[in-house]
Amino acid sequence: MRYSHQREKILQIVQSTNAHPNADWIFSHAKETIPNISLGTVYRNLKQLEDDGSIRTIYDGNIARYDWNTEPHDHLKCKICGDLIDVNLSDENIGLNVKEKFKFDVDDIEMTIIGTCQKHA
Amino acid sequence: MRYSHQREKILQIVQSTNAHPNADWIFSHAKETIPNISLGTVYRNLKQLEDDGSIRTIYDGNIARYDWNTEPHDHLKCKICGDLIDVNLSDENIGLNVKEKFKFDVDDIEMTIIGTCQKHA
DNA sequence: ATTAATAATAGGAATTATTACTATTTAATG
DNA sequence: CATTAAATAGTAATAATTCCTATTATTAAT
Repeated sequence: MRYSHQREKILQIVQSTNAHPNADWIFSHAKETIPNISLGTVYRNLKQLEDDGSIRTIYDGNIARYDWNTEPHDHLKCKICGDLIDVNLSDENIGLNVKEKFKFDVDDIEMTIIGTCQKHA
Repeated sequence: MRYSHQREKILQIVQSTNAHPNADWIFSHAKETIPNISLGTVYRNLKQLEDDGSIRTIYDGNIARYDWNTEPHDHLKCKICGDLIDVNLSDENIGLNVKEKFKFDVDDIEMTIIGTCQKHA
């Protein structure tokens, strides 16, 4: 993969926040320093960055959001404010159990807990 | 909610399969008995059926799929064939843990295990 | 440094999934 | 039956994402 100014900026933007931004948010932030960057470039690079393991995609309902944290982890999703909070809950044995019980080879576990965060208590 | 021929058919279709169909699949099956049903009617009724608790929506990547099984359960998603298999894995204590550790009120736990199913062994 | 090869880009068109709009139809109720 | 409002078909609109193409920029070899 050849270097590009745009891709570097996009990666920096994803890495700059815990807010799990979507493509549009990344696009508008990228425009601040690269005014004529195009949305297609943002999508293309997000895909490349995911393919080479630099970032991860999270599907929130039916929109994609991006996460710089490539370590296995889970999310708390607040149904009121939409915030996505990183947590570590998943039990290591799930993969082994699933392999044994269902002959299913596990690559990844995606767990999202939906509810109400402390801001709305 | 007033009775409708179309809604009843849509519910029957969702209940007829374990394949977690999407709106388009449901639409084309509904057309077999109601030839001039419209896609908007399918979407509107799927939403109503979800709202009244008759079915559930699962977001698979960025498309919605529908599940007649309204009991809490998890899914194995095969990255090769796209099949979604119902399983029960989630541990009851997760909700309590999350409440205690993060002051987050849990409504629902969505867990999807991504990997390769036994068909491709 | 210059050039050649080709990956990446901008800008816009196209696609896909879903929702909104509206005139007409239909189920429920008195 | 007649009335009322919810539901429908058909179509237009929207949102997120992908595709297309002429141009630009990075890299490797001269």
